[in-house]
Amino acid sequence: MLSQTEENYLKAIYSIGLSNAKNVNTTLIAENLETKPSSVTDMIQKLAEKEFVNYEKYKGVSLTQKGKKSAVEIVRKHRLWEVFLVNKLNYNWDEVHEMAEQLEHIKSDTLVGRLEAFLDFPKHDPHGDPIPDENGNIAHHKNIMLSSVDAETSCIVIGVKDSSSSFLNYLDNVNIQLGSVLKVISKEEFDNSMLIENNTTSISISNQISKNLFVKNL
Amino acid sequence: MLSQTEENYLKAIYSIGLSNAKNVNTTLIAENLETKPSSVTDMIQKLAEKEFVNYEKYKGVSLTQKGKKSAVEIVRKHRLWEVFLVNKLNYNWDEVHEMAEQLEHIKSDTLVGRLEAFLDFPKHDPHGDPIPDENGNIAHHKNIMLSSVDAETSCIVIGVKDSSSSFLNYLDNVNIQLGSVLKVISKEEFDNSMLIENNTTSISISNQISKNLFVKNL
DNA sequence: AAATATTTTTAGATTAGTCTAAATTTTTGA
DNA sequence: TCAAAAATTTAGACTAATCTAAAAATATTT
Repeated sequence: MLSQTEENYLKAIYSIGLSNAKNVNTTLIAENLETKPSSVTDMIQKLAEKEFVNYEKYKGVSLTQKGKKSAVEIVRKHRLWEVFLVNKLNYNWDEVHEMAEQLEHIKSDTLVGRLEAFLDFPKHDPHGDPIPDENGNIAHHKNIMLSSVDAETSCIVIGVKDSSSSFLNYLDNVNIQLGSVLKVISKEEFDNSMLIENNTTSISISNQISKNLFVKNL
Repeated sequence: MLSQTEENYLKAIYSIGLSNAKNVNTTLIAENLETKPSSVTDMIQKLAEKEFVNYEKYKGVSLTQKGKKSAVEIVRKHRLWEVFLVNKLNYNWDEVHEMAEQLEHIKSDTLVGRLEAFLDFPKHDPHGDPIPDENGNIAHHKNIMLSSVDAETSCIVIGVKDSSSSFLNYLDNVNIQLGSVLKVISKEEFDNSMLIENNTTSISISNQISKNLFVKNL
C-alpha cells in the first residue's frame, strides 16, 4: 500500500513526464513538490526498490508500468473528486484543487467506481482535463492553443493549461468558461495579443492568456 | 492544525467518554485505537501540551472545551460522509465505516457545510446516530433498548448500538432496518431472548441482539 | 580539455508516531 | 495495611519523511 507521500511523488513524476517527455530529474520533482533535492533522492530510491520507478544514479527517473498505473489512478481519483465538488457541491472551478489533493488519497477498492457512476461517467474534469477510465486509458487530444488560431476563425474553449486560481479568476472575470465560443478578430504581431469576440463583447487578451487556453475548431 | 493521528485520539477519548462518563484511562484508549498504552501516554502528553485534553499523571484524561469541539467536528464529518456513501453512492450501512474513517480527516473550512446541504441536512447517520450541527450541538435521545420493551408492545427501530459488519449483516438477514416496526410478542425469562413480529413474520432474537437496538415507542 | 558551475547523492540530524522493556504509581484484596 | 497485581509512565530504540551541509558526479564554458 502506497503512502500519501509516495503517491504524491508518483503523481509529480507522471505530470512532469508528460511535459518533459524523457527522464525526470531530481530538481524538477523537488520544485514540483516544494521539497529539497536530497529528500527526492531518498524517496526515489525507495520507489525504485519497490519497482514503481526506473532509476539509475545521476540519470533521473521514469515510471515503470506499475508506477504509471498507480499515478494514473491517482489522477483519475483527483479529477473525479473535482467533478463532484463542482457539479454536486457547487464549488467554483478555482476552489477545488486543494480538497481534491486530499480526496485523491482515500483508499477503497470500490469508491472511485461508485463515484464515477454517481457523476454519470464524466469525460473531463472542471478544467477540461480528461478523466482516465478504470483501466487507466486517457483520451489525450487537447492540443490546439487559442494562441495558434487564425484571425477570422471561431473556436470553442475545451480546457485550460494553467489551473491556478489567478488564471481561473481572470477567465471568470472576462466571462470565459469551458464551452465558450470565441472568435478571433485580429492578432497583434507586436506582442502576440489578440482581439477576440466572446458572446457579443470583444476583448483583447494577452499571449500569456491565449497560450493557456485549449480550444477546438467549431 | 491537528494531524490525523491526533484527531483519532480525540475521537477515541470522546467516544469512550460518552459511555464511561468520567475520566478516560490509558488502557481503554489503547484498546480503542489498537495501539500500546505507552504510545497513548506519549500522545496524551502532546495533546495536553496543546490544551486539547486535561491530564494529570496516572489520573487519566478528559477533553477540554477545545478538545471536545474538535472531536465533535470529526464525528460530524464522519457521519455526514456515511450518509453520502449510503444515500448517494448506494453503499450498504455495513460497508461505509472504513471509508468514512478516512474521509472524516479531509481538511476544508467549507466542505462539511456544503456536503450537509447537498445531503439535505440529515439528522442521523445510516446507523441512527445523531449528526452534530455546525455548532457542535447533538441531539442525544436514543436511550430505549429493544430489550427493555414490554411484551405486547410495538416500537420502531431508530438506531443500532453496535455498528459492526457482523451485527448489521445479521439485521439485513432478518430484514430489520431503521424504521422497522417491531412488536414484542413475548419475552423468555431464562435467557432474555424475545419473540418479535416484524412485518408479518415472527422471529426469536437473543438478548445480545435486543440490547443493541435503539427503539422508540410507536 | 581544464576549470567552474550545476546537479545529485550521501551523511548525519530532526520530528512524529510507534514499540519494548523497565521503572513507577495506583489499586486491590488477603 | 501491606504485598501483589494492574495500570501508567519513562527510557531508549525504530521507521518514515524530511532537512542541512558536504561530497561526488555531471554539465558547461571558456
